Amino acid sequence: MSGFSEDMPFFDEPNARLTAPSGIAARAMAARGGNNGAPDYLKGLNPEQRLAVETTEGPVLVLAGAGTGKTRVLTTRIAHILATGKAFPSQILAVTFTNKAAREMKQRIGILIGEGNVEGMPWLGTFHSIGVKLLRRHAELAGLRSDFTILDTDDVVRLIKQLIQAEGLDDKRWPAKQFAQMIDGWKNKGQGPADIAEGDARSFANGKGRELYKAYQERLRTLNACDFGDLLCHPIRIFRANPDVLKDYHRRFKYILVDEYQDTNTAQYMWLRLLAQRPDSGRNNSTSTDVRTAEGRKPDRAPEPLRGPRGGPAPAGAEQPVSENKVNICCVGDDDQSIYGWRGAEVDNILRFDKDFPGATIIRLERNYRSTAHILGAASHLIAHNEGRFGKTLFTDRNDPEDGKVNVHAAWDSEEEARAIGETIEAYQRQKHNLNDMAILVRASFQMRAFEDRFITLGLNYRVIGGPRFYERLEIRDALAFFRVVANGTDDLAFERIVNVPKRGLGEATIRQIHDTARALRIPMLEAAANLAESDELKPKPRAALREVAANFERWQKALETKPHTELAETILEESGYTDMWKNDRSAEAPGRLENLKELIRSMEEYESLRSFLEHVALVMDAEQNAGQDAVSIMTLHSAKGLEFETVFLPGWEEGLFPHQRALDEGGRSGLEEERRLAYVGLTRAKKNLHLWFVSNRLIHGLWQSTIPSRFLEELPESHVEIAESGNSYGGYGNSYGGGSFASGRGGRQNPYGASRFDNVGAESEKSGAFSNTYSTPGWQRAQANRTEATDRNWGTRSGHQVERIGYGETDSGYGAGRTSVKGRTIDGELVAKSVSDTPSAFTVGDRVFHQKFGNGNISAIEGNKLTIDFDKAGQKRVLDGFVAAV
DNA sequence: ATCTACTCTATTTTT
DNA sequence: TAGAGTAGAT
Repeated sequence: MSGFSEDMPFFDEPNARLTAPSGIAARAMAARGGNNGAPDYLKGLNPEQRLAVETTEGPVLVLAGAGTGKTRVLTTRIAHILATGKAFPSQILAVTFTNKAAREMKQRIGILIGEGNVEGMPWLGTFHSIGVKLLRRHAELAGLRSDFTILDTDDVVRLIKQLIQAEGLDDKRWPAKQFAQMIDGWKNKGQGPADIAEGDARSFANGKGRELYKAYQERLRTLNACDFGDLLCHPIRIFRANPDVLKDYHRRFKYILVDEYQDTNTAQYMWLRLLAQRPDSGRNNSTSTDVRTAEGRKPDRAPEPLRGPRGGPAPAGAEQPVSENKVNICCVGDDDQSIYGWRGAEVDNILRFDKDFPGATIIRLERNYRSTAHILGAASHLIAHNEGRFGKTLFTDRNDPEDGKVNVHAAWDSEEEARAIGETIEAYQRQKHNLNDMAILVRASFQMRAFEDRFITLGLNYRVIGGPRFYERLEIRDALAFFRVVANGTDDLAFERIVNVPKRGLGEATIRQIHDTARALRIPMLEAAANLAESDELKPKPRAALREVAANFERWQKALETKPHTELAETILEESGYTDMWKNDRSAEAPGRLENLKELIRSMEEYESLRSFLEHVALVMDAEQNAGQDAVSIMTLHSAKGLEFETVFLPGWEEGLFPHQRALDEGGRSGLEEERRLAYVGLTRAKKNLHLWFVSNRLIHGLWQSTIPSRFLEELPESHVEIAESGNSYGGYGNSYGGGSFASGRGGRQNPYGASRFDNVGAESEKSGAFSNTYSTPGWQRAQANRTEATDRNWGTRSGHQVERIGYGETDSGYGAGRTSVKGRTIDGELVAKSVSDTPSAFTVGDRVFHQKFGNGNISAIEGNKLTIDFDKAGQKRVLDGFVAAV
């Protein structure tokens, strides 16, 4: 958590610190066991890990599969570099993506080399925190002062909104949020206003995209502020424009380490390339070595490291391979776990590594210490369906006949899914498993709700990980805005946020006036407000209010030097009336907000001053809650990356949800591959028990949709998977609707169309053979029997499978199928289907209909293809007409 | 300034 | 369906 001390002189070392490394070296010497001189910290590493640790010179790519000891390698490598005296702590640049990862790394290095020495590693941190550090040192080269403020997404959107309005554009038609995302995208690619593609520039605000971007950057400069993207982009620009500055860093950083390299975006890549470059001379051999120790070699793997369509050209600005004799850069990552393409991560960066860094050593870590052979077998088989990857196959020595296979379960709907998982969890609990060792990993956060509802009724402890962050909450952001203005009177955005909080009768007009005055006189808004309060340009009411605001801030700013910062913070919230505002608020969330404010003050205690607190808040946005109790974790697959659990539940493996329809529509084949990697991440989180679920009916956007099992289920190898006999093991499978006919019918009858197989499901099956795998157990067939037609255009239709499913649906005792007229066509191998919604419903109000989930009912209203039906047993529901049949 | 009624939209999320 | 966000009335 503790960040970098800004006050440390820049080029203090190495001379000033001669004692430090020798101290570590001495420690290392002492730590050397008698065992052929290998130091203790190397013991217990497997041959591949050890190779990754000891290959300190030259470019190294460590392909670290899930659960293969990646962090251990990274931290031991640093310890090794230090212990052998190859570099001072301050000469190692080690970057991670998240604060959590950085913290963990610091901690683990601390254990290896002794706490005190980690403090000497000022360049271990996230891309962004290191970016801040660089930028504070060279702010003037980017047209900023070194006390610039870092804006978060919220500030950015407000600022952009102002700019859009200032341009005289309609801010409804051109949403600020959208433009903020575009800017973020550009900055992820390291593009300034001049660099963006013409098409991109034109696509926003009638072709004003580029000007707006430019205006935004200028506004940031006048505000002495930057956004998250700038923390990377400014240093890149500084390095490019000032070779002497870059050279200093070249001299400084003897070793560069990068964690999660598969997640780097283009800007991060450029940043690394600049730092890794050595001005120097000759190229050496450009053949990369793909190193495998004898033990680590899997006989059946293809020899060439790269296959498939990837490994394309490097992005502009980094075309040349690094020509250099000694780039000691070590990137650690796993191409199979790249799941952030949608926010700019480039898997290609890792796939291209050996081209970027000729002579690179590629080391694979494939020995898995986490999961059972069944889990690994399932995961490996699944991920093998991807093409753009280095080949890697996880293996384990573990061979416990007690280990169960991966379980696949079917449920009727999401409610039943939640109920059954809840019961399974309770069953595990009875067998003395801790709730802390269990997790439910979902594709999309709306899935969480069913589990929360269920667990609340069960009284089962759970914790939701992710979701809105502490520092993003309204009251926290308000409070921080007060603090920001006190700490830095020039922070206009913060000032604007809270001038009228709590309500002081300062409306739009007054604020505009402050704004204009500030602009005209080129002074901060706070100062402008103080001036206006003393002038007679305002009506008495706002004038008095402004005077009070100005006086408050003046007083608080004075107190900044004298009062302890936590006390001052409390004073500010009291005197501003902010806490009172919430105390008087009768809404349900008000008490929680007050609690959060207290928590905020409490968390400030860890920092030395208000300023240092604010510095950290901008970048360190996490707060662990509920960590102490025994509770099941519920989170998205994305936030589960890097974690592991004894028992993992993966609900919602249905086409359209997982893989997500939108990933398919927008990402095509690479979108599908990213979804598959996400599935792989999910599977590999489990140590021992793994339960996959799919349902036949899911409530999406308030409408019931029939769903079909995910194609990923079929990509699992039969030998490692068991189709669970739904209902038998946990009981309680009763369906609350529709009488017993469905629940018991489904559980008991034989599949009426025994020949039905997944082969028939997908249009792509014939082409790709991806669906050649069939299951024949009764349970699986029963699951099949639950499938029906999906007709909503928002759900499944566009995948193209629709085309085939119509035919399938007809066999399916008639409901839903055949009525829809979906036209499918193929573009570049992707099937696209036309929407069905414009076809008016074939039903009329009053019709008696039958629905698979709810049974019989009468239509009470019709809107397009959406029907409102009063069901005899289930009450009133809205469903798509495709799901009901006339009776 | 604040409340209400309507429209729109609906993965994944860090810094 | 539900939640957010906005326009418009009071």
